[in-house]
Parts: sequence; C-alpha cells; structure tokens
Amino acid sequence: MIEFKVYCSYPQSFGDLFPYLRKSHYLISMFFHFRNKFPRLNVYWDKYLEFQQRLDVPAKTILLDEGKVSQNYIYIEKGCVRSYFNKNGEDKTVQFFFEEEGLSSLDSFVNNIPSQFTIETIEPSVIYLLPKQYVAQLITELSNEPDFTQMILYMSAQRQTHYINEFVSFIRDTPEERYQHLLQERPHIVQRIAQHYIASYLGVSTVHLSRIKSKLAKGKTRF
Amino acid sequence: MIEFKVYCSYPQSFGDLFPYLRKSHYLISMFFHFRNKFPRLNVYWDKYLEFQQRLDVPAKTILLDEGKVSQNYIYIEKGCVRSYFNKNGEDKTVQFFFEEEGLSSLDSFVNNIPSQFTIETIEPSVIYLLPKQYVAQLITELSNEPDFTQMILYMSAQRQTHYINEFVSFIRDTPEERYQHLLQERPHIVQRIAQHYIASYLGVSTVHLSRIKSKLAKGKTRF
DNA sequence: TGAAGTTGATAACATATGTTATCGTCCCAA
DNA sequence: TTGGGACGATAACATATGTTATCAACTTCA
Repeated sequence: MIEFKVYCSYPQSFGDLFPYLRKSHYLISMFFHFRNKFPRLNVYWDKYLEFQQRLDVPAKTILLDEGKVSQNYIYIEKGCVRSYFNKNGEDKTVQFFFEEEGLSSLDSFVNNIPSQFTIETIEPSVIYLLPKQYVAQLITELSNEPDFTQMILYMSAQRQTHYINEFVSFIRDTPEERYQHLLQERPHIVQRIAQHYIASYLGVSTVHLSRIKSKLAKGKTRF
Repeated sequence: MIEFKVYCSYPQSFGDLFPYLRKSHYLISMFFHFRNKFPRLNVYWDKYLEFQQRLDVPAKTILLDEGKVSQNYIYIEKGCVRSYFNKNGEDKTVQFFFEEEGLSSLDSFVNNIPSQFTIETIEPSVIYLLPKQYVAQLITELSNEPDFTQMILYMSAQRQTHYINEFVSFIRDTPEERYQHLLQERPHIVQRIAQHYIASYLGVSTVHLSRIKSKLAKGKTRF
C-alpha cells in the first residue's frame, strides 16, 4: 500500500523519541493483540494474569470514555465489544471485537492523550484489564525474546494492511457492497451483532441498511 | 487508536516469518519515507544514490500500473505524484506526494503481489527509482544503526496514526468538512493540484466540489 | 497564432441516502 | 404476566450527491 506523508515535527535525536513507557505501550498493545497468533508467547500472558482485573459486566458497559485517557489494555475472554465515536449526537461504530481479542484506544494508550473513541460492551462480557505499569514491565521481558524485531515488524505490517483495506473499502465500495463483503468475509459479525450497530459500522442509517437487505433478499428469490 | 483483528493464518515459527527481502523492503520503505525527518541517515541515501535511476518525465507519466508488482522505491526530487485505483472506470485518488517524499505501493513492494494502485505524475517531475535488490542491501547496513528498533517503532506508529486519521475522516466528515480541513491543514494541496484530482481525493464528483466551493464562497461574502 | 485539449462553473434532472413516523415482534424485568 | 423498551421493516418525504450537458476561460503545442 501507499505510504503517507507524516505532517508532524520530528525530534532531533532518537534517544528522546521513546520515553520508556511509550515504547512499551506500543509494543505490548501489539503483543496482546497478536497473542493468539503466537502461542509460544502465552507464558508471558500467564505470568501477568495476576495483575489483571477481571470484570464480569452486562451489555452496554463503557470500558473507556471518549475524551478520557486510556489506562488499561483490554482483553476479551467472553462477549463482544465495539469502539465508536460521537458525531453530532450520533454513534459511528469503528470496529467490533470478540472473544480472545485484545484492544486499546492505541493513540490514547501510547501517547497519554484523550481517546477519540468510546469502547463499550455490546453483550454481557468477561473482560480483563491490564494497567499500564504492568504493560511496561511486560515489554521489558519481551525484549529478550528472540526475533523480537521481526515480530514487531510482522505485527506492524499486518496492522497497517488492515487499516488500509478498511480505508480503501470506504472509498471504493457502496454501502451495499460493503454489506455484501461483510456477509461473505465476516459473516459471524452479521449473525451476532444487532443490525443498528452493523448499519453504524457500514456508515448508513438503520433504515437504509433495511432497504439494502430487502433489496438483496428480492434479488435472491427465484421462482 | 483502536487495534484491528487480523484475519489471516499465522505462521508456526518466527524464523519463517521474514524472508530476507520481505523484511528489508518493509523497513527500507519506511526509511526513505522518513528520510527527511532523520537527517542523520542521509549518508545512507547518498551512498545509494548511484544505484538509483533518474527520470525526468512529463505529467501523467505512470510510474506503477495497478495490477503490476512494484519493483522500485520511488523518490520525488521535483514535481508531484498521485496514487489512485480504478473503480468502474473511474479514478479514485488515494493520496498526493510532493518534493522530497518517498513512496511505494507498500503491500506490492513488500510482498511481491500485484499493486492495488496506480502511481502517476501529475506535474512534470524528476523521479528517482531504487530497485529492490539495493533496498535489501541498504537495510542490512541500516540494522547496524543504533536505536534501529526505536526508529522502526516511531515510523510504524506515525504511519498507523496517519492511516487511522484518514479513515476516521471519511467516516466522520461530510465532503464539505473534508474540503475545509484540507484548506486549513494542507492548503498547499488545494493550491497546487487540479480540482478534479481534489474532488477524486475527497470522494465526490467535480460538479459537487464546485458546488461546495461556491457555497463556501457565498458564506464568506460579507457586505 | 489558432485548434484542440484541459479545467472549472453552472443548470437540469436522476439517484442514493437520510429523517421522521408508524407498526409489529420479541424479550426481559417489575 | 404484562408492559415498556429494544429491534427491525416499511412508507413518505427531504436532502445530498451523481450524471449529463453546456459554456467560458485558459493552456498547450504544432
């Protein structure tokens, strides 16, 4: 994919670039995210289990509020979570997360800035929260892992590809096409998630998603 | 920002993850992109100058065709370039690049797969191309640079933030708002680039961009 | 220098999508 | 058990945006 120009000032030396915590958080958030992709790293997970807060919460529980600074990495043991932001009083869903997935509001978590997104459960869920300070410890241990750099690169590349594809899909595809892709590629989302959340994720009103479904249903009916 | 689940199979061992070239290309593409942010690295650039092909080309010269595999890293000495893809016969501009910026169709360059994008000049330009094999050499030398990992992390985080912001902007903002942001934050683009390319970048027709401009002009007029 | 192409504005109309309102179904908690 | 709320379908209308066509100003270049 295409590379983007970065419109930011840049530091004069590398040494100042990554205060310890910043580096740590960025890495660890990737680590947790990919935990299930790299089973060999599960020993680290188990070791830090005791520092995690276990939450057993109902649907619509807010785990991070838009505007607040993210203090925990979030891991989903059971249930389902979405991230969204508010635009003119309306929810815009950015993504869904399910069992065995980790997430954070990355920019907020890494850079200690207010989160652009709210994170909330959309099913009764079991959640683990790992506070930043332990994340920092964990990353220190991880740096001793062989192939650490390669792991990071792999994660970065994967992430970037995912973002780019979401971005391009919004530019390229109509809402109807986006819904069909969702049906084909991630049917578990359509099956499991309430339709108004799907509509919000696709970027259309609930009414319009209803129209799309109705149109597709007609197209399929053959006599 | 939010982290995305990666829907891909995963390798059993790290050792197999990064064939030499893949790793190299990913890194080097970031390196060139950030060259101007890290002047200290310019010695590497100068050293590899001799392996680069210099092109002095007119506007509308295609540097990489959608569907072809990217073979070169592209650096712009003078002029202006855009990346786009074709949807139902229509151009969708993804990004603009200017003097002293480097780019590639990253996914294609790194993974040796067909490019999703076409890259073409939109002004008469002076371009340098660095073939993959030299990119591989360069990255080897770069690995000896102190703070190499931190540099990579910094680049990754910056890139990801940029992609996310572009993505969110499409979800959140109307075309009119997107145009106003462009005017405020990157006015050089609006000044320099023909309006139909801007319209394509904003995701609207040329006619509608004209309407937007006309509406904003009326709003500004005060007697 | 003149003809052809490029760019941008605007009008008229077509289509896509949003908004509001209504209704039926289902589910859960008092 | 039942009543309110959440969810989804649909209709009617409003708005945003696309499409096509036309015209004028401006390049480009033979």
